[in-house]
Amino acid sequence: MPKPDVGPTVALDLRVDRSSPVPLYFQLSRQLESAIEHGSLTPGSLLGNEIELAARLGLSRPTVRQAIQALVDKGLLVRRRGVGTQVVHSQVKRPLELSSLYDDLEAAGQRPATRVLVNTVVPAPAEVAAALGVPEGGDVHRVERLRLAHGEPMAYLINHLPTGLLDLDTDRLEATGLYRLMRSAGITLHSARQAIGARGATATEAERLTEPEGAPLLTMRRTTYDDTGRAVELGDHTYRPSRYSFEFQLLVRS
Amino acid sequence: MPKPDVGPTVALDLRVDRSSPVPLYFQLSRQLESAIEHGSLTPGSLLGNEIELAARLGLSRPTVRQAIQALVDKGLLVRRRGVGTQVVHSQVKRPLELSSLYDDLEAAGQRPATRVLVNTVVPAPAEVAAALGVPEGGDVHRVERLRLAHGEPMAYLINHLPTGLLDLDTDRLEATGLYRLMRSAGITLHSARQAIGARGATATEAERLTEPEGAPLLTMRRTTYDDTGRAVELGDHTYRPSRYSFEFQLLVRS
DNA sequence: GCCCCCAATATGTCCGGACAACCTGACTAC
DNA sequence: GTAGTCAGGTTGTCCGGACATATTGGGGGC
Repeated sequence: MPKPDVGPTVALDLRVDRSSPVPLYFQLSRQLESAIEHGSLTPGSLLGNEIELAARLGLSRPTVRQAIQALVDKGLLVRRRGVGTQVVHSQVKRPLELSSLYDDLEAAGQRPATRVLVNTVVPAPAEVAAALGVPEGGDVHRVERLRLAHGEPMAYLINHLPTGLLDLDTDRLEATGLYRLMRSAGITLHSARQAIGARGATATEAERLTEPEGAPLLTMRRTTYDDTGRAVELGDHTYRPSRYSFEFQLLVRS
Repeated sequence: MPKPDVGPTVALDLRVDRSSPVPLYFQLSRQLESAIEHGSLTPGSLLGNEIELAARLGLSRPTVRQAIQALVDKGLLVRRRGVGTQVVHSQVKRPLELSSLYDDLEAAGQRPATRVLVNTVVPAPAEVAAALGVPEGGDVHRVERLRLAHGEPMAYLINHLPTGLLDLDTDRLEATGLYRLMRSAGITLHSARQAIGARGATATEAERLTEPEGAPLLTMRRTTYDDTGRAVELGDHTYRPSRYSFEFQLLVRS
């Protein structure tokens, strides 16, 4: 059994602003996180005990613990009773978020473009009705979009949404992502259930994505819920696997 | 803006055992979770205010809050300041875990079988060395397995592991999953970075999975780290998309 | 020299209280 | 009738303290 390597204890320049409306634990948490990100806190180094840290900052121990716990939940820190709190070695990227393809691309500096192919209201097919919790045959929005990066088709996106939640303006759909539209309409996204698979391209998909028919495609079906538990969106997306893959970080919940 | 529908406040039969070594907040958390799962706490219903709940159970408010917070983090509950805590409507399945295919299949009652095709030590190729953090050309385990369900090939699994962590017995590899072996060897899995994509089957993959060459396959590459940050495993897996897809739940982190 | 026990140290759990911020609904003033 | 105000209720934040428990390393007994 290899002995756990314990790095040095690091002294940091931490400060909190009591006049700020930002919660103290959050201020501390953000400072620690950026210290880790910028390398001031190197992997393996000990954070120093909570009691002393609290005294140094003029905070109570529960407040310091709350700040540290937030980072433990993010997977940046590991606590060991009797040892201390240390920075994990592996570089942790963001865990999988409920993010839109549009935001992902923009964050990667790819200047995404959207072409809206269909934007209409249709009677809900059985599968869509079941996922959205609306009556079969009732009205639902249907949106088909093509997402491009650098002028190349990247994904073909079909979405169904309940009517009355949102007005789906084609111009605005081309200017930004669907999730951003929903958020700005006051919808608080809460959770999503998704399935990722693969299959050969149908004739329609092949044409839209400029791939040969039967070419391997990456598929995702996602149902998104807001914080009241309503289904607010059903997405059926196909991606060109040469252009896109799903990457994310998983944490073990202890 | 639709008014948030607030269900009835529910009275529950909750108890804590102070003589138990199980933390009180955890006892309460588990009881609430099972009440939600069993339907005693219906979606939308209010949990009752924390102060009174604490008084009723003879606990302090921080302890009750800790129990509730755990369920909020799991996405089962939603708190609203000035309103109360209520059960979310959508049925939340488990969020994506760091689980092995073996466990997934077993949980689904599929009686998985494993055929070990290769179990040897090889010099680490550059890509493997970089992912595992070992010298290029140094010794690493290489394991190739075929995972079957109901006698049908389901996935072709290639794994590389650092030497010295684990003794990889072929018989035990066929009897259980790799993650279970690692856990029983005292390795605490902490996080993993994975990428999911798709591509056409190579000749070797096609033969192993009894698919035609070029058939669409679902691919996953995963690097797993233990709680000290060491990379403990690199997996390159290919799945038959007709037999397997990745399904999981995402939560928005607020 | 080896092993066991124990003290020091760190986090884990729990308490009781206080005040702030926010939401809702009812009341009041116009 | 409408809009603004206020009060009550709930969660959010923070404090200071207490004891429990796991880990580690050193000292004492053998």
